[in-house]
Amino acid sequence: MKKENISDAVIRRLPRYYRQLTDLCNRGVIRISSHSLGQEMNITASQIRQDFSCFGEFGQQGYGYNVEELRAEIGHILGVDNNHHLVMIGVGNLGHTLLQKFLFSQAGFTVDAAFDVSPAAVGTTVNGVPIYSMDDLDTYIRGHSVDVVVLTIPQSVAQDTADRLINLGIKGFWNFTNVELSSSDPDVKFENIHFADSLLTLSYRIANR
Amino acid sequence: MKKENISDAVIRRLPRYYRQLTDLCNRGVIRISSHSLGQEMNITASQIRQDFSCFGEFGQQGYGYNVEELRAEIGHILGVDNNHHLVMIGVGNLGHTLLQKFLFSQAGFTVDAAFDVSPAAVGTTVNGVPIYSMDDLDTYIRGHSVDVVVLTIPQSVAQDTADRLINLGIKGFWNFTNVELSSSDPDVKFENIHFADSLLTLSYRIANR
DNA sequence: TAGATTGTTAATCGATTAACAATC
DNA sequence: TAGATTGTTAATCGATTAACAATC
Repeated sequence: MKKENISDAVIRRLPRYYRQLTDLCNRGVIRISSHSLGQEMNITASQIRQDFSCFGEFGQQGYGYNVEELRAEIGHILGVDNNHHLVMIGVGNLGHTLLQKFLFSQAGFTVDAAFDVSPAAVGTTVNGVPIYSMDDLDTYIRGHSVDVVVLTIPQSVAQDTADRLINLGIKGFWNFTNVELSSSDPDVKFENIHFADSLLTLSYRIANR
Repeated sequence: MKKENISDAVIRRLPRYYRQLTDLCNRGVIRISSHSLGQEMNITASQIRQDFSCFGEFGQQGYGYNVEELRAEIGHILGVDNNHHLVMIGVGNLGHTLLQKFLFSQAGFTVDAAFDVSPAAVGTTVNGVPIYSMDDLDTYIRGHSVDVVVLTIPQSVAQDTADRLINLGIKGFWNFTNVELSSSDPDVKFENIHFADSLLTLSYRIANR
């Protein structure tokens, strides 16, 4: 696996491949060529072969790709079989919804704990996940292996909370606040869900059709 | 405003500019150069000037940009002053959370109605938004001007519901289902929030540090 | 075998960055 | 005026697409 110089564009296509291949699996498709996969996904066959070739040789000349095998390979590349551990900070409306509905396990994540400032929430569990006080955050992080922290907290405390967690050694943030977080350590990764940015993009597109 | 050939990359930076400029406004900053704006946002000054020049000449040599003015211009380009009308389909956990917490008005959107299949939900209101039966959807859409539909429904009914709405003339979709929606009409725009794709991207990044 | 399709190299296209004359 | 900074053109860089030999 020659994983140097993988561009952001390629990485962002991987989950889409994974999704499409899962779908093909469910539909009972055994093999697929880059050409037909491209047709289904609106991507050129060239790009698909180029993308996959960053990570290895998964196909066979004259045959194409075995769907189940390719799906497993891409899942492996994405790390779905790494059993990453995750903790949620902020169990308001959005955090609650994610705990209840989002299938973390399908992405290979286990949610071990959640933290909130509200005394009413602390001590309860949501969908089996215990909610602790923010006062216990540092102790918890020091005592457990946490790969990713979900930030579902108010904007106003976003960067401060992130800094606190970075100091505790956290390297992965799934950020739902509409704030651009940053760290001087390039090993710290931020993945943002910016609802407002997304809606504004749509606003632009419908306004400039 | 010479708005031909605006690339996707540029469009996706506009909300970030808008966010940053709003922040600068709130901090009382009056003027800013492309150079200092770039430093704050981790973007080159060249790119900033190039981006803005797609839409007009908003700066002044030797001075830079007036923050409030530039913010207004970009807001205008994004369509925040268009008062777009929006309807939500599916008021489950996530839909409910968005109605309660998301500031649609800040992006220039008014939420006029929501629709759900649950008899328990129909007839109630959430944060002032009335919830109607899915049976009344067609009649409603025909009788009102709706610019964007938010899809917060189960995956299984996503494409069918989208098709139904496209037939009714809807051109803008804010899609929260983890499904790639499509239409033969290029004027129909889809903006996706793919939670799972986002988390998988992060998974890749922390696994390949 | 003949046809299909890969992985990879080369060509093209587009986006980012650098440079600079214009000018506030 | 002199210094700063724009808008724009040219240069560079990177990503996508096309082509094709290798081979199943």
